[in-house]
Amino acid sequence: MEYTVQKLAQLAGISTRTLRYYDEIGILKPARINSSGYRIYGQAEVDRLQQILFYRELGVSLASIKDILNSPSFDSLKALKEHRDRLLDRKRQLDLLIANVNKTIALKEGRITMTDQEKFAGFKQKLIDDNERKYGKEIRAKYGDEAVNKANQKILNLTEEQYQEMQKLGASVLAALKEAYATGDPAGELAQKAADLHRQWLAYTWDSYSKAAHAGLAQMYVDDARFRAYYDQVQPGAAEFLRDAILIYTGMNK
Amino acid sequence: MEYTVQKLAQLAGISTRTLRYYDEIGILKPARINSSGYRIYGQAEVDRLQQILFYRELGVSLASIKDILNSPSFDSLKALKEHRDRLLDRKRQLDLLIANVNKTIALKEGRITMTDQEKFAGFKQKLIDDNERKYGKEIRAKYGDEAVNKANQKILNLTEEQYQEMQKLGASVLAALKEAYATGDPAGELAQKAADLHRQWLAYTWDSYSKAAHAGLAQMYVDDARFRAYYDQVQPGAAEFLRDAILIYTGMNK
DNA sequence: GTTGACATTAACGCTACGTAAAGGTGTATA
DNA sequence: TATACACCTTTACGTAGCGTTAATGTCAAC
Repeated sequence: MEYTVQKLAQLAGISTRTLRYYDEIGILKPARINSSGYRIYGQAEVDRLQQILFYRELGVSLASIKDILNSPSFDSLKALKEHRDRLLDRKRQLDLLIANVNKTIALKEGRITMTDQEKFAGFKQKLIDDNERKYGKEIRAKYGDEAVNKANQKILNLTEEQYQEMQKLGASVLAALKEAYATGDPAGELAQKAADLHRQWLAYTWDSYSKAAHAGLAQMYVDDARFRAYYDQVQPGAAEFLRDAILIYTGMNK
Repeated sequence: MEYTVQKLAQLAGISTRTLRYYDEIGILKPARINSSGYRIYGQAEVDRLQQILFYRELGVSLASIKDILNSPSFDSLKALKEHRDRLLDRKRQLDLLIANVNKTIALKEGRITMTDQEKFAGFKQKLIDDNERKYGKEIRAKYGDEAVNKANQKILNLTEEQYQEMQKLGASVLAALKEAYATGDPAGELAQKAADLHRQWLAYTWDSYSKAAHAGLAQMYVDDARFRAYYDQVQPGAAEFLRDAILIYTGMNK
């Protein structure tokens, strides 16, 4: 049995464009080209197409399918397992996404019915969301999920007063850092005051304080561009200055 | 506080290219352009970018984000819910995919360890997989999941002999159809024999036979391009001929 | 000979940017 | 003041897997 593009396309339930594209990228070439330039496919091509579509349904890329089909020695089992891992990653991502969308919907629905009442809860949630969005991966990698979840929970438990104190303290850290930076001395009184304010600020989110963790965080402020940007808005180099001050403050500067 | 592209990009943890792209598609325009043509962003733009990135993390397309942010009257809640539905669809798809990949891996692993023993099981599985891939949606829509699962199970329960009989019978249907088609008479003896063979062939997968279901299947052979292609490989128009023969055979031709 | 259903190649379009290339701007330093 | 260097600009191609015209050729039937 021989097939033209359209016949084969109908048989397989795909478009003729797809067949031409598969020819173009060399994943499925017709058995022959007739005198008019038409593509003619035979049984072997039908079988190969079946296989292509089978892997395609599994979400394997055409490039990978080409590898799998072209070399019989190719370890298709390994390829499939790697593919499964990627799919599982995507599933985890997707589940997270859905959870977030649900959270957002719930939040919005709440906001709509009580738009004038408890906006504050939204602010705290937003703070957490923003943090997660910007720093989530690094922080969770560094401190583990449990610590981060605890910190987020701690924020949600803050009263409005406490929350505003925390915000003020955050601003104080920046102000103190600016003053201290002008002195140029991370061991000086002003810089040590900034480091102390920073420790106090941490208390709002950290479950327990340790000098090592404090110093580690300071180092991260320097290593990660986005953290650095936050403190460098004071002055370029301020993040590094703060780190030095905290290293001295915590006695970790050896 | 004012930001150039790079400053804002660092703050937000994105690339400068992304900011220029957002400017280009009009989703985030800078507050102003300075005398040198530099983009300058202000606080309002930072806030807007936060929102953009928030929705982006939820997997919302930039076009939709634009709609959401540009018109405050836009029903963002509804948009989010629709978005969630799409995500849930993707999740179902993905779960199916993963299940299939797992099945394939298990099958391949089985094949590898007993490559010379029970290849036959693989053939039956392949038959089912191919059917599912090609006709699954239509058949399940028409007959329901339960009937299809039962049919698949029935195939898996076939002995090798039975399976080969079924294959032979399938070929007989095609051969009989070809002969009958030449007569041009769907009520003729040959055509009725083809219809009868077709009924016998169905017995291998159908749990119970009914004339109405048989006739309905025949109609689907005509209505769906891919089914039609299967029988039209005998002769163009063969699917329609078979349908007519079956309608007469089942007495549903009123 | 004309219609209509097929076939062909070439080319742009879609998403959300990454990645040069070619050139202007701003500032610190030799 | 010349230069180095980090920053900025626009333009434009590349990505995956096709969908979608557009312009044109082929084949069978009426």
